[in-house]
Amino acid sequence: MLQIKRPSIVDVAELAKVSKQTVSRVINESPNVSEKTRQRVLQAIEALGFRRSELARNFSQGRTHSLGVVGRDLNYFGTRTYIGIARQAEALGYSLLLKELPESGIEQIEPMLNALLDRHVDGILWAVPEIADNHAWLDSGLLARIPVPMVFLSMAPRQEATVVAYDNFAGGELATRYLLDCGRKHIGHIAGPQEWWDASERQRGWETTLQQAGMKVLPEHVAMGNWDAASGEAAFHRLLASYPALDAVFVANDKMALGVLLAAHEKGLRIPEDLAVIGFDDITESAYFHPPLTTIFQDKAALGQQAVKTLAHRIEQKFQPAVQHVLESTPLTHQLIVRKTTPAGVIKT
Amino acid sequence: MLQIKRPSIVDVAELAKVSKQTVSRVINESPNVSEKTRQRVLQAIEALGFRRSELARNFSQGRTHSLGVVGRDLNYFGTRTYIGIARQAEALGYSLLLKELPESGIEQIEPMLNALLDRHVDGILWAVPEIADNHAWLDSGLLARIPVPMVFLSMAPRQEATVVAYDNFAGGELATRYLLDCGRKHIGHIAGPQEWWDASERQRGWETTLQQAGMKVLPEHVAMGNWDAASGEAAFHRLLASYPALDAVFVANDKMALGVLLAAHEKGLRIPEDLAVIGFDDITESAYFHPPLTTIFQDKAALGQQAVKTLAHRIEQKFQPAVQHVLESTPLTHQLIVRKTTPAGVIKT
DNA sequence: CTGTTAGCGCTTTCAA
DNA sequence: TTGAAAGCGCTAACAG
Repeated sequence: MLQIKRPSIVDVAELAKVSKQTVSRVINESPNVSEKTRQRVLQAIEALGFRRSELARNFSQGRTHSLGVVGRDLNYFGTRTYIGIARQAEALGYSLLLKELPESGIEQIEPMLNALLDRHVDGILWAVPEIADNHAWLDSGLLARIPVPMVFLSMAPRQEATVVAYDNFAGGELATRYLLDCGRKHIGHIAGPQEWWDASERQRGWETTLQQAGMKVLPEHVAMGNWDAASGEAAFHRLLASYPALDAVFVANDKMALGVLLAAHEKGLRIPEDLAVIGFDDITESAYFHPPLTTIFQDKAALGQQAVKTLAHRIEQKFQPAVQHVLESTPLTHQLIVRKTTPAGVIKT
Repeated sequence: MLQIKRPSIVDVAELAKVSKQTVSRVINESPNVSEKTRQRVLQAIEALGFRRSELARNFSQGRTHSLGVVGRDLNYFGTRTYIGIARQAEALGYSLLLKELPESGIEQIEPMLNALLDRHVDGILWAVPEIADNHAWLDSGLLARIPVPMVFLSMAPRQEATVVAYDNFAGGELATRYLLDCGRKHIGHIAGPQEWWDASERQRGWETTLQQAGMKVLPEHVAMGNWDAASGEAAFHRLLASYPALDAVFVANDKMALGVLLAAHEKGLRIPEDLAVIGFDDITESAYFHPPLTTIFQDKAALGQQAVKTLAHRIEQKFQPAVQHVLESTPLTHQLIVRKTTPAGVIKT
C-alpha cells in the first residue's frame, strides 16, 4: 500500500518549466505573471492534481487562518451557538480548532491556551461559561501575555477583555416586567446556579424590576436550581413552601421550567390561572411543553456569529493594521415569546 | 506594541551551549542525553519560556496529530456525541479540526475533504447523518483516493468503509417487543424522515417484530415526522385518523414523542391506559415530560468515543505498522428505560 | 552521548 | 515578468 506523495510546488514547477516561485505567484493570483506562463502552470497543476499544502503555508507564514475554540461540555452554550461559530468561521475563511476544558479547573487553563498557541492559532474564542471565579485568571496578568486576539463569550465585562454576550440583566427585566403586566403580585424566581454569571444577572434583573415596581423582594422568593429539569422540579417545591402566595414564577431557563410545569401539575395548580410561568432560552421543545411555555428567546447562533466576527476583526486588524476593517454587528437582544403558561390578553409593547 | 518572537529551539541551544539537535532530544525525551546536559538544556528552556512549536513539528513530520471532524448542524448527533469525541481525542492526544457541511450537498463534499487534507489531518471522522443518497459519493471511488484513515458515524454498513454505529434495527425491535409484552395489539409507529438511514432502520425493527409476532403491518400504521416535536404532533393526528384502533405507539425519537404526548392529551386520551407511548434517545428532558416518557436509551457519548478510538487505532496502525495496537471497544447497545407512558407491572428481561 | 547536514513545502526578500 | 536564495522551527539520518 504505497503512499503516493502529494505533488509539491516543485513538481509543478518542473513540469511547467518555470521556477517554483512562479508557481507560487500563480496560486496566489499575483498579477505579475504573463498570461502564457500562467496557463502553462495551471495546466501542470491540473495534470498533477496539485493542491497547496496549507500546513506548509501556515508554517512559512507563521499564521494558520484558524481559530482556537475552548468550550466546556459543548452543551452549555448549546449547539446553536456552535453552529453560529462554525458557519461564520467558514464564511470568513477560518478553520476551527476545538478544545474541551475539563471541569477540573484552573490548572488546566494555561496548558489549554498553550496547546492552542503552540499550534499557532490566529485567535482564541473562550466559550466557557463564567462560573464562580473560574475566570479569575483573567486578572492575573495571563491575558496580557497571550499574543493573539481573544474574545470571551458571555462573561461579566472586564477591563482589557473583549466580551460578546447577551444582556441577561435586561432579559430578566423583560420577563419580570411581563409578569407584572399580567397583573401578578407574587412573582417568585427559580434561579440558575448562583455562581453562574448569567444566572445571577437574570436574577438581578428580576429583583430590580420588582423593587422598581415597589415590591419587596425577600430571600424566600427565590429557589435555586442547576439548570436541569429535575432541579427545577425540586426548586419549585421549595419555592412554593417558602412563598405560598406565589402566583407567578420566572424560571431562569426552559429546562427547569419543564420541571416546574410537571411539579405544578402534580400540585394541582392550574396554569396559567393559578400560576403563570415564564422560561428563558426558547429551546425548540418549549412550544410543546404542557402547556406550551412562554419564554424569553435568545438567538444563540447570532451570539456565536457575532463572537467570531469580532474575533476575526481583531485578527485582521493585527495582521493588516493599514487597512480599515469594518466590524459587522448582529444585534443581540432578547425577545418575549408569549405562549400558554401566561394569561392571554395582555398587551405588550 | 512589539510582538515578541517566541523562542525557538535554536535560542535554547545557544543559551545551553549545545546543538539544537540535543535540545530536540531533550524535549522528545530521548534517553541518549547525559543527565548533565539535559539539566542544562532544561534550565535554558525554563529561562526562555520555550515551548515547542507544534506547527513546525507537524510540518516537519508530515503529520499533525489532529483529526478532521465533518458534521452537519452539530445537533443531529447532538452535543453528547461531540463531548465523547472531544474527550476521547484529547485523551489520545489528538486535536480536532471542525468543519460544518452545509445542507446544500454533494458538491461541497470534495472541497471539504480537501480542506482537511490540505491541513494534513491524520484522519477524518465523518459525522454527517446518512440522508437519502448523500453518502453515495462513497461508491464513486472517491473514498479510495483519500490518503488518510476515515471513520463514519452511524451510517449503513458498506464495503471498504469503517462505520461506528448503534444498531437502530435492534433498537426498534426492543421498543416494539416491549409494547407487545405490555399486551398491546395495535402498535403504530411514528417514524423519522424516511430518507434517514437511522429512521428507516428503526422502522424496520418495528415492522419485523410485529410480523414475527404474527401481526399484520399496513402502511396506515405508520406516520412520518421530521424529528421535531411539531412534526410528532401532526404525525400523531394523521396516525390516529388512519389507525383508529391504535393502543400503543413507538415514536422514533423523544422530541416527536413530546409532540405526541401533547396531541394525545388534547384528544383526551389517557396515557398509558388508552395509549402507551415509547420514545427513542432518552434525552435528558424526557424524564420530565408529562407523563415521564418510556424510551430507548442510547449512549451518544460512547458512540463518539468509540468512533475516535477506532479512527485513532487505524491511524496508529498506519504510522507504526510494526507495533500491535489494541483497539479498546465500548459496547454500543440500547437500553430500555421504563417510565410512565407505558403500563406498570410488565416484567421485562 | 553529541553534532552536522539535509530537508519538509511554502513565502519572502532581493536580483536580474 | 521571472528566478535564485534564504528562512520559517523542527525532525531524521548519518557521523563522530
